[in-house]
Amino acid sequence: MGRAPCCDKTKVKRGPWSPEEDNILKNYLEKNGTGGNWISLPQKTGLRRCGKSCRLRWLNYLRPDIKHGGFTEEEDNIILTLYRQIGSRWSVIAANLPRRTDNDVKNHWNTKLKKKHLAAQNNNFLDIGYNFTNNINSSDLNHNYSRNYHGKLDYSNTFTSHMDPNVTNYSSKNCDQFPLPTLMEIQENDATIQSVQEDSSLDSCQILQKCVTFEETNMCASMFLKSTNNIGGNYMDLSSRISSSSYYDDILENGFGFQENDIGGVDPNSSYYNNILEIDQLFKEFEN
DNA sequence: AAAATACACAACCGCATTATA
DNA sequence: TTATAATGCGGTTGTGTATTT
Repeated sequence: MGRAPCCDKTKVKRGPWSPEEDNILKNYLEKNGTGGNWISLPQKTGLRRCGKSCRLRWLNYLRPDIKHGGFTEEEDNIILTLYRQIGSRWSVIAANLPRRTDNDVKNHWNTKLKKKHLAAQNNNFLDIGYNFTNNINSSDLNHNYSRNYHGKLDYSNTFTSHMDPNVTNYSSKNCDQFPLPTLMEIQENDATIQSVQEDSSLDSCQILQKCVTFEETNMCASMFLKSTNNIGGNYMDLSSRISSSSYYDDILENGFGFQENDIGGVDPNSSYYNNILEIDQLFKEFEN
């Protein structure tokens, strides 16, 4: 049993707002206010939109005096500082930045600041060529693996902690800097990951202990390959998306899923190429 | 020059909290 | 007091634009 929807999705327009819609909403709200009720607003204005969508559009975009983009260094510092203190409470953080919306602050974090933050926090990981040993304490570990709210292992921080903040383009050009795991390592890792995932009694530190036999680097390389080749999206974007349910499940269900002559832009002359084909073949056999 | 990839940000979803009857 | 609806919020996803191949 799902939750009752707030409006009839079939009768409501979705996606980007047109300038006409913006005008209608803006004119109405400037004259009349919300009347204390967003849900009934679409009828009053004639907009074929969900009330929640109207609210969001107004609050994040149409409302006067809001500032978009161009975050200053001072603003960045405030965000970074507050994030370290209180975490992802975007509305609280945005309240400390005049004219900024929580959505904008969140987006800015996800696209720019997160990388900076993790790089600073995991500075000792950055030259990981990548040995995952010795001088890492449990809080580092805890931070690098966690469960997302779907209960899946969340790799996103692991990913970004390996990224050089000065490298903005992670593509096939520089993928060779990521060590490639052997087939056996991938299989072992995947099997272990799966068994750990199924054990919901573990907290993230325990998960790490269980994972200690892994080569941290192999896992990263493995996920890197999977993600770049399955989805063809961008690395930064995927680092957050990999932990979300639909992409993650797709990867688990479909494996690498390479198509012939299409392995996500990987250079056929690179050391990756043959390995990838081999891995792909393995998955095909496994599926049959 | 076209296609693929990377990036940025707008918008949506559903749970949590708050307000209302 | 409590059931229900509205709103707030943060995680996530969709989509347009810029850059690279």
